[in-house]
Amino acid sequence: MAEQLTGLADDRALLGRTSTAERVSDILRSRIADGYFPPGTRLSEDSIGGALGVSRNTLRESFRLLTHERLLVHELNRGVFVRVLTVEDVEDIYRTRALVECAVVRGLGEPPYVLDGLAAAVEDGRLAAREGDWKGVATANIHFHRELVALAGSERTDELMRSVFAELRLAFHVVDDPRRLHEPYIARNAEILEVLETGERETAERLLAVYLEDSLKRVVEVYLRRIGDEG
Amino acid sequence: MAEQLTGLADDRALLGRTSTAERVSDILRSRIADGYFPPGTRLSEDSIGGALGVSRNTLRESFRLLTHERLLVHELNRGVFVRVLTVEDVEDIYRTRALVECAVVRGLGEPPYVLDGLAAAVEDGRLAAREGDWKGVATANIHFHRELVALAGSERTDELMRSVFAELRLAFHVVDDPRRLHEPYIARNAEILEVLETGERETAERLLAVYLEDSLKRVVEVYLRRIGDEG
DNA sequence: CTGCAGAGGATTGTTCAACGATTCCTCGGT
DNA sequence: ACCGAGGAATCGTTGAACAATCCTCTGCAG
Repeated sequence: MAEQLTGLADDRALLGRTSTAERVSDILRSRIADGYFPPGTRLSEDSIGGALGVSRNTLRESFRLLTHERLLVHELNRGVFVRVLTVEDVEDIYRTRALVECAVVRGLGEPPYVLDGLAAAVEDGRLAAREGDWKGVATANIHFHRELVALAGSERTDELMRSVFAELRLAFHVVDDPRRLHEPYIARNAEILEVLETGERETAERLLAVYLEDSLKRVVEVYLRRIGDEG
Repeated sequence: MAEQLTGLADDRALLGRTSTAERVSDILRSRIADGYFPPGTRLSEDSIGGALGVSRNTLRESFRLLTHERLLVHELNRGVFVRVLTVEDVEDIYRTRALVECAVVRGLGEPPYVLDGLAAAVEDGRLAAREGDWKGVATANIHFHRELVALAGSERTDELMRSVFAELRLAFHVVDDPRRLHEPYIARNAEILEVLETGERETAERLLAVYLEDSLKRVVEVYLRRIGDEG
């Protein structure tokens, strides 16, 4: 925990504008997304508040924000911890993804569609893969699916799914072979993009559904193995 | 012993609810739902905290909760206000509803389905209508659609939609003829229930889509007229 | 050596008071 | 009627205090 705190102190410079609690949330959120605070880590009010130079009240407000986002869990009188997803959580995340993402594709109007965001995400994934940056590939994959949801043009749906994807990241952090988990989907994302460019919604929806089933299966498999190791 | 423990574990959710902030949230939420605090009302930390006898910190936590539910909006250094929905908000709510609710119906497995919750909601609506309790009818209608979403069996989807339905209630508060707005849908809910009982998913999905279109049209119409009156 | 009870320290839960910062509102001047 | 200055009101943040709870370590008995 010691080197994590010294690292955190570097972020102190970022505390400049807007609400302090929100800025602290932003910092912690990205630290969690990066895996800097792995799932299960306990976030002590004292040490983090000290490292960031904010009061306990402000820090607790940040914790509440992130707890609402499901990134932290709060245990009474024990503090907050980076969420550890259960297999059931992962399954529910994919259930929600399948429901919403497939519905988005299904609900697309007549082609052509504005697919720039999707194309950019695919390209990002390829670049990251070329450099062996598997965490970057994971980010690009998530980006792809966020862009996909964005095609629905619904602010609320976007936000709903944003938090679901943030949760999904938590699951990715417990795997030790990110390449095997993320690489295969670069090509499948590209395939979905191609099909959408031709305007074949139904094919895209079917591809997406199978994609999500496969991905869930893979993640759960790795997840169970990983949990088994620790037990 | 094992089943006793799992039974106990279910009650843990209730134990965590003893927080003062949550109770305050419950009070404020129902006040807002009742229209006691109409949209646009500013909730002062001082006066509400004083009236309820809780500290500012606790109250701010409650505000945070309700802000996350989109019932309140927070403006830096200005305080929190009961949300005022724009027509765009209403349209986006219905867009999300159509996306998710239709996807839920579409994604149902093979019949028969467990439709007790839906049937109860329909019955509640009829009872309320018989007594001329149009606010009760609105509540029953919302209840019907929450039960519909629950058929997907996804905790996350349920929660996502719960906040969308809470927002929808805000829209209902600006209308002055609740009967005209809510009564027609009792029969249509019953119709959807009937079709689901026969297992015809596709018919139900189509009915639901048209239902939502009609409902949106009606709400927007009333909404625009209402806003026009005030301008 | 193991198991258990209890003391003590550490951490969180909650409230309060204070001060700076920002916004709102009023008042006076042009 | 317009506009800026300044005071009032409110929010944002901090620090402190005290209670409640949890964790750890010690000492004792078996």
